[in-house]
Amino acid sequence: MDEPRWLDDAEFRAWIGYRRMRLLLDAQISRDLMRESGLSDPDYDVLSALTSTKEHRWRLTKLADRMLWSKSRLSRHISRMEQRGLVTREECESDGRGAEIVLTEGGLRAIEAAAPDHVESVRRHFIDLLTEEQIEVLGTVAETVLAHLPDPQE
Amino acid sequence: MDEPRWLDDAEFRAWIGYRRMRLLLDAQISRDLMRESGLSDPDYDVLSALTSTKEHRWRLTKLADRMLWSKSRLSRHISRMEQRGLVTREECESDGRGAEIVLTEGGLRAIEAAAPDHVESVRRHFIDLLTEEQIEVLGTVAETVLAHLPDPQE
DNA sequence: GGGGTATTGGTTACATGTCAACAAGAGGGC
DNA sequence: GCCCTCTTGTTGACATGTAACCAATACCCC
Repeated sequence: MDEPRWLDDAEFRAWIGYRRMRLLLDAQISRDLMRESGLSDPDYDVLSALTSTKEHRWRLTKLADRMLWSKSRLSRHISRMEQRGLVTREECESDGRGAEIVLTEGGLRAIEAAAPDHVESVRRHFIDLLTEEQIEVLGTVAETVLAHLPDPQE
Repeated sequence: MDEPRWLDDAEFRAWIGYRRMRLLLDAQISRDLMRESGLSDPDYDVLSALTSTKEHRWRLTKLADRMLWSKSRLSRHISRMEQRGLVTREECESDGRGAEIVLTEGGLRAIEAAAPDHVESVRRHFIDLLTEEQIEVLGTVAETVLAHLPDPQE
């Protein structure tokens, strides 16, 4: 059996740094979002995806695919958000089985109120700390890594 | 109220790329680890932390602090790993309340068997896709971001 | 030593995710 | 139209995380 190719110092620093950043940065930004807007990270993601269509509505499965969530996860989360008045379910005209998830007035107000603070939080803890060049490299790194992974849509 | 400073294209690309990479890369590496070694990501982290001491043992609270886990999370996870023979609890000599988490023979064998495949997986999906310069930048970015966040140990 | 306080590990109630099974409906071949 | 199969969304059983609380014990000041 070949000796494993262990990580060298620079590689280890990048990998462990990424893991720790992932843990702490996301926790911080989630905390900010919850404190300032009363929305969880998943709440924000759902609202954000819904506002990205003109109709502010989306079939459950399509939305789950786009968000890379399981259908059951989304279904359960939508139920919770429905109780809080952020979204509603409507019967789908063209498919009797289907539900369409629709953004409510309250949901729209919620994300419009949350967005500025959220961007500010992302800037404060992440973007504004980096140089243009670092941001450029980061974007490229993410694209490279994602291009290499199997496409989860398929 | 000031207009929020929305993200420009490069910034948006970096932020969304990071978020999506976080989602997919970690899922892929976790899947590899589980398939090849039967260990979950948290399992590996716990075993990894335990092997990093000469005695292969650690007080529960110290370990939780180091891993940035809550005590209850670690306590519950240790219980599950104990049932599988990977670790044991021993009474602490110097503190009657305390439990020490100790790596077992089986736990040591498990992580020694898992490590080579895990490194290979990290290389395949991440490190080996990047240039030396990108790895350098990534390490620096992580350090910068982490240095700016409040230290969770305190 | 004795008593108040802080620390420690664990437990209970609850939130939220997964997986598997399911009912209802869509859709194709005949 | 009728069967067979696939898709869609929901749900129950379960896994695993968090938060609040508790009992036991260590620690400190006197």
